[in-house]
Amino acid sequence: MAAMPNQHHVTDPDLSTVWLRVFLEVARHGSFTVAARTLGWTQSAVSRQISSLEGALGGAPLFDRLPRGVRLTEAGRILAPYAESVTEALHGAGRELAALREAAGGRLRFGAFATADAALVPQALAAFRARHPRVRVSREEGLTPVLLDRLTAGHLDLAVVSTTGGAPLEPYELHHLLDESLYVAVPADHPLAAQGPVRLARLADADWISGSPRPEGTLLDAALRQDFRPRVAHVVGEWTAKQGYVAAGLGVTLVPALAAASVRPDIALLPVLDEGAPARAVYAATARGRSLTPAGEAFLATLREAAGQLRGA
Amino acid sequence: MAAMPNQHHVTDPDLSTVWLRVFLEVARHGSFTVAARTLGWTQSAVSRQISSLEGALGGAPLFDRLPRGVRLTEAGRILAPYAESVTEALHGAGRELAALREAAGGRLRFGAFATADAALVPQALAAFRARHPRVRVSREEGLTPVLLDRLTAGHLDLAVVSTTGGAPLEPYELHHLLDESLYVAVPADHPLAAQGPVRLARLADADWISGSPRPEGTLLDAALRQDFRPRVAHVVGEWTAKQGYVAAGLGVTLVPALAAASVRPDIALLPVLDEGAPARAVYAATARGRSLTPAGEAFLATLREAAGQLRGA
DNA sequence: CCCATCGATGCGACAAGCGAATGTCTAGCA
DNA sequence: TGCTAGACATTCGCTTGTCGCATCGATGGG
Repeated sequence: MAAMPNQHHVTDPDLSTVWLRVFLEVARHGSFTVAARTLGWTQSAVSRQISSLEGALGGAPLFDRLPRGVRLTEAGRILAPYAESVTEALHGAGRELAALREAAGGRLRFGAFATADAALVPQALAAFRARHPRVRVSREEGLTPVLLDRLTAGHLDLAVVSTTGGAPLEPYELHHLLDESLYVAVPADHPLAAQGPVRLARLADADWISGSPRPEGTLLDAALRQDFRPRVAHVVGEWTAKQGYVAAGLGVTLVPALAAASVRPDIALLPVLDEGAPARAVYAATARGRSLTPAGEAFLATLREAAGQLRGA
Repeated sequence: MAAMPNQHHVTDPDLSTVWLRVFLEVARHGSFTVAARTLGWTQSAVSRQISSLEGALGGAPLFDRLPRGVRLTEAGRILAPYAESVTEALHGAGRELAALREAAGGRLRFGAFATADAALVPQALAAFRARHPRVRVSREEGLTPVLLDRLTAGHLDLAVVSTTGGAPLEPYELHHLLDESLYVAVPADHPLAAQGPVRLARLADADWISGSPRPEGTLLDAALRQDFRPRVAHVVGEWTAKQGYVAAGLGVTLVPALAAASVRPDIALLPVLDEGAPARAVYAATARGRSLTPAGEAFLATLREAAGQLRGA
């Protein structure tokens, strides 16, 4: 096989530092010529490489040139273990970076708002862990603005957020996951329970149960678009408690589609007919300008899949 | 001061691997521009250096480019500790090599024949340890041919040997230390004791005490050159025992100058008048072709000094 | 005593990588 | 809203490090 000329412009596949490889190869074989063959170089290149290394080290020879090959000097014997440990570290770095690249390592820190944790996130997370078991995942729960702050601060790689009102597009990259329709939760024996889909306006006079006394920025925001201001009869934050209030006939409440599956049987869910924009959109947000880890990319893809399945259902 | 153009041909003073320094400097300052200033480069060089490093690492960005500087990505955060440990190892190697170069470290393995240990070697060794306290010294005692074998095998860096007959010049480098004159040891009450220097021929009929039954290759070799074959009456190897035999009047023996100082008072030493070549020469031998460590060089110099002092005395 | 082997070196060529200048993008400000 | 400053990216020309090839000198073995 003819020697391939001038292939030294090929970038090192890993981090290797040329003289390290050369030095260790020569030390291993005790011969410039053999080392050159191993490296796919000529003997002269190895000779000069070692020579310049010795020069850079203050002129101390690393090898004794014997008539049959070479032999480590004391200086070379000192350098050798360091060279070994350096190559070991470099290979370690290479391995770890490769693992990161294939999302087979590293970490993923994400956050999600509460109702996303009802179905979307667990589903995506299960699939993700199955596919990338070696990624260390940490999860936070929080409200959209809190999560976005955490994202900006660099404490999160990705956040599953919802637009409740104006979308804060500014320093974030929003990846649309799904548009969420709303349900009205009423007691099973409520007059509307059997009627199917309803317009929100039909409930303008109902007692509402909400997480906040003011409808702005909550799901009830949708009511404002229907030109009525809902009367909040009870302020109840916790979802399970809310259901209790509804079941007891104390009022009605809005339920996002993501939480629809986890509703107790004595409550009826009526789809909301809303000719305007859908109640809210769910996005995966990432910090603009900050590169997403491969694990993050993979999780984002998994979120999209999960969202697609939920949309289909 | 005008920037000095194109000084990148200056060989690295230490082992640094360019991209390592650049990467760490950028990581430390969070800015290509500042890192460039620190390195004495231009910003473009840093940019390209990082870029090609990222390319070599599989295309994963190491930094996020923000409008105000840069920031480590996850990949960069993985690489950083490895880079630190690599530079640490390289600096460690540099330090240790520097120590070796200044004979402030490393090891020195030497051997010497027995009588050299009477004065020459201890004197040199004391001075050497005072000057180079951090060199680990190991010492062997043995006969010249044994020491030379150990030298060839690479178990010794240096051997203090004497020429008893033909000098085996072949694979050794011999550094002449001193020429040793001989003394005849006789009982203090011996007829010759008061006469001062004697010719060896005067003792042709004496009873000799020697370490070997045959004079060849021992100090008695000198007698052969005086054309008489000494009668070996007693074979005694140990030096103290030999003195006992002489003091008891059982015979006479030859004493090398190096051992002259450690003779018991009831024995008289008579300088040997020898018109031929001196009885034997003492050399420091090193393996030819094998480079001597700085510690070895220093010890060799110290041996020369000690030899000079002994010659003067 | 000649020859095989191994490292060192001169030569020509190629590209890696520098500096300098310029382009592009963003943030802050009036 | 347009302007300016700061920061990284890119292009161009040129120096220089380093390769392969060919050859030399030294050293042992047959």
